[in-house]
Amino acid sequence: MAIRQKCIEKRTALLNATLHLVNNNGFHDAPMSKIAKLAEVSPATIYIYFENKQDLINQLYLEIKASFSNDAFHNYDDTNTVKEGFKIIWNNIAHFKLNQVEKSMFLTQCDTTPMIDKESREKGLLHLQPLLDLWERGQKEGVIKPISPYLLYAFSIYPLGFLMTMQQRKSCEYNEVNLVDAFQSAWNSIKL
Amino acid sequence: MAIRQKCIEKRTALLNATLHLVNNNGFHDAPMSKIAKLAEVSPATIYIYFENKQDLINQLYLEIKASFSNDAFHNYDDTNTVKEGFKIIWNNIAHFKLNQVEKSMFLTQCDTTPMIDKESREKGLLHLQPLLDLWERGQKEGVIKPISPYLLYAFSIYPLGFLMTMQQRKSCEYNEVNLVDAFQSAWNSIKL
Amino acid sequence: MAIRQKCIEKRTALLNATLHLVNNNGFHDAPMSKIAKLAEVSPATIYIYFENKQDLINQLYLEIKASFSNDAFHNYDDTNTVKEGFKIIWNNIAHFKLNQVEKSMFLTQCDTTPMIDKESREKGLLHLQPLLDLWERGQKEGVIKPISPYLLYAFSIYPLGFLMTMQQRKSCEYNEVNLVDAFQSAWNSIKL
Amino acid sequence: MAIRQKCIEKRTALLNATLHLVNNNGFHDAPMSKIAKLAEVSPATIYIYFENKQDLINQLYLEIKASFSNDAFHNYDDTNTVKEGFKIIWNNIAHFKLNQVEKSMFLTQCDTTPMIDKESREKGLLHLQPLLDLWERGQKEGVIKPISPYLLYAFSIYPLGFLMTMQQRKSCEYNEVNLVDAFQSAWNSIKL
DNA sequence: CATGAATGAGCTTTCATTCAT
DNA sequence: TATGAATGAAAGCTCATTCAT
Repeated sequence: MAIRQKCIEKRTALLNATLHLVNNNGFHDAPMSKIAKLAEVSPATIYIYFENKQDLINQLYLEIKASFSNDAFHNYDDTNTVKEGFKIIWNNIAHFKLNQVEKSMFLTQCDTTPMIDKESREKGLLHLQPLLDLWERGQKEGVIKPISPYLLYAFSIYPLGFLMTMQQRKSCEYNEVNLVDAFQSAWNSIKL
Repeated sequence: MAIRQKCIEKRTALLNATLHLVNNNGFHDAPMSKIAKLAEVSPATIYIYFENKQDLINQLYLEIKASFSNDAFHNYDDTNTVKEGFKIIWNNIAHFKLNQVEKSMFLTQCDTTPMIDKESREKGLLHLQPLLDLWERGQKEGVIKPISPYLLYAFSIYPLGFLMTMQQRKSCEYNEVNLVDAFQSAWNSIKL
Repeated sequence: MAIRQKCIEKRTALLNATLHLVNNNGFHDAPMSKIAKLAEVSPATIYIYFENKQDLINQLYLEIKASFSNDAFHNYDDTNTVKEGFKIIWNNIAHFKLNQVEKSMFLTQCDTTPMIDKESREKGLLHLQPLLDLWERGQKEGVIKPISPYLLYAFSIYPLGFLMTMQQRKSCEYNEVNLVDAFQSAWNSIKL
Repeated sequence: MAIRQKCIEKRTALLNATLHLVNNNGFHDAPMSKIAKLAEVSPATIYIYFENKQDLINQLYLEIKASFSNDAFHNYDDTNTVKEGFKIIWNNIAHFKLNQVEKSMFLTQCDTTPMIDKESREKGLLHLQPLLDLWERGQKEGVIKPISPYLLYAFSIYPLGFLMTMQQRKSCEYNEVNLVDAFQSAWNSIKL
């Protein structure tokens, strides 16, 4: 039991180390040796928990994606009105990006580089289903524009990634006040 | 002056090869040897035109950024109304992303990974000034929301990057019809 | 602690290989690949034992310098007369140069090229202290000329390097008989 | 005539550049490109004047060796007594090392590294013949010790190289006063 | 399970030399 | 003669991965 525990801790340390290095140095400067050093294990140990580097990255991606959707749909159920439901989800996502910067940065990087293989990316997509369902309901109710969910996502959710990046680069502060404005923009871009 | 001249075609071939490889394989799998092979020159030749790999990437970034802003402000001048002016710029950017997919993908990747050094990134930022000026005018005229230009950018321009990525992955078609819807969303998110 | 230990034999093999190659080909034609091959290890293995090529050369230099001074002051203590003490040291050095040709050649090369960085060279200098002390005593006793130790060294010790080089090039034989003559010359050049 | 002149100047510039770089960086860090740059010619031009790098080094060695012996036997003829003759030659050599530091350093480096090929080295040796003749006369006259000329050279001439090196490294000053002491040591080591 | 040592393949970059003018 | 461009080969070094314990 204590042993099992220890194992999980090492795996977690490795995932955290990878997250940190990929975020700060980029995927091209996050070698296994540095990951091992940061996680305080031997390079060989990595291969006990992960098949190879690609597998390590993939697993990290999926775990973070899961953590993301777990937060995104917190306190949400489909008994709310569409707008209320959207506001809950949107705020959850915004706070995820605000508070879990490292995870968010990693996801943003994953969304735009060929470092994640197709299979993992497709698994990752499934996590958003409840939001897609909400939008579909909204369209039936005549509250949400009758346009592709890709467009809805692009204009209401995707912008949060930009705000997080800017905040990270100290270009822009991204606080509760801004969030109210931001939500207005998001909602205006998708509401009928 | 009967000397074989450093020919610009080789430089261009190298930049194109780099663009292609970084887009398809990622920065971490675009070695100088492959770049040279694709450009049909010797690896050593790269170092006649570029100081090192980072310099090659930086120069590529700056050239593409310049090409982007050249397109973005085509046919634009500040005699239009704010909405008309914005529409021109927005459409220019949208078509750039539609027609110059490789360049767009590269820029998107650059915006979210630590591939580009800070200095080059800051040079790249200057290109958007006319759009910022337009927004400022719009705010004075009471046409544009009085919020940070980062928010305006995030909700009206940045989403185009997502649409381009999705199209690239064959997930979503992104044609003239969609563009009309997209512009509506963009404008709704920033107009007062 | 059931770990394959970094074995000192590999380090030694690498130092020996370097010594041999630098002596025979010069520093400029002793690439890491050849060193690795001669030591029968992979090129990458070198970097487990040494930080880089300069470090390898520096460490080799310091080890040989230590071995030199270990021999130089063998059987010597300061209870002898100055002349006897000098004779012991001189003979030790002469025999080191006679019997440890590879080490001697390397040191000679190091003394006249910018292969070794300043720091290591300064560390190397400390090894001669007992000889300098002996000369100082000799000067107080009126046995040794009251001139700079650099001059004393130049005329009594440094010539042995030339004899070793000549012998190495088969130009001159350098045997016990010659050594008696050589010592006479050395002593005559520094005695009062 | 003017053209011929220009040619010789370029050749000289190349030899000087090589001399300077080999002295300061060592043979291993004196690439053709740097030599060309320092001499203010194109790398390709080097190959008009020299067959290849080895030939460049060899020719430099032989020219410096010639310049050395030209100085060494200045004002010397065999009508002097042996001691007077030796003093003239010794002082000439000492002043060469004092005043022509770059040339001296280069020769010292050549004497101890395998950068000069055997053939050139043997050509270089011939230059000392008059000194060897003088010593032979001195031995017949019973003024010089009846020992190998290698020993005579090692103890009377070779030490000057050490003094030059030390002065170069700012460890020791090597002026006219020291030279008188030095000559005493040199003469004591070879006189009968 | 866990390790530090070890490695072949491959990286970025430099080199001596040749080419084309 | 003189050149800057061009290059294949090789340099020093790092990497993801495996070995031996």
